Amino acid sequence: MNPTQQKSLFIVLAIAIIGYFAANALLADSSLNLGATFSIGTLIGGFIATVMSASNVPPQSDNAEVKTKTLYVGNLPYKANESVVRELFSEQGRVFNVRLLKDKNTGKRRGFGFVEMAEADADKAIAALNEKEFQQRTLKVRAAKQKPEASEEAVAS
DNA sequence: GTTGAGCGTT
Repeated sequence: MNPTQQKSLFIVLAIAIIGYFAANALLADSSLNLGATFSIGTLIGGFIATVMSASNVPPQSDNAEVKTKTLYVGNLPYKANESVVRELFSEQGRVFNVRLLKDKNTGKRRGFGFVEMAEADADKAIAALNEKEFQQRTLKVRAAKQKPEASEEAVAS
């Protein structure tokens, strides 16, 4: 669950609570008990939240259109940080995420990491940055092994 | 403070 979804869930819950109080005030004179009032309020709040989220969709919340690909980056200099790697790969395309692996105990960098990019940009980045000299080190850029999702990529030969 | 082939964390 990403932060955008968490925010949406929070908004839904908040409006549901508001809907509860609204129904409680509107139905104060009725003969409905507390449980029925809460249920109606939740339904009203959920309906309002659904309508709002359907008409208030941020354009940056939907990246499902873009297929991302994770790249393995090895032979990095120990002095390299995430910002440098991000900017280096940003020259070849949009970078969605950069993770440089550090040792859990010592916190020192292990000299390799993973870069998540769009699929087309990822292939271009591999061709452009693999075996590329970077701070007197020869980078090794490949497609990451661990598959994010099993797809229909059949090995053609 | 060190090292140098490799595929991992919210």
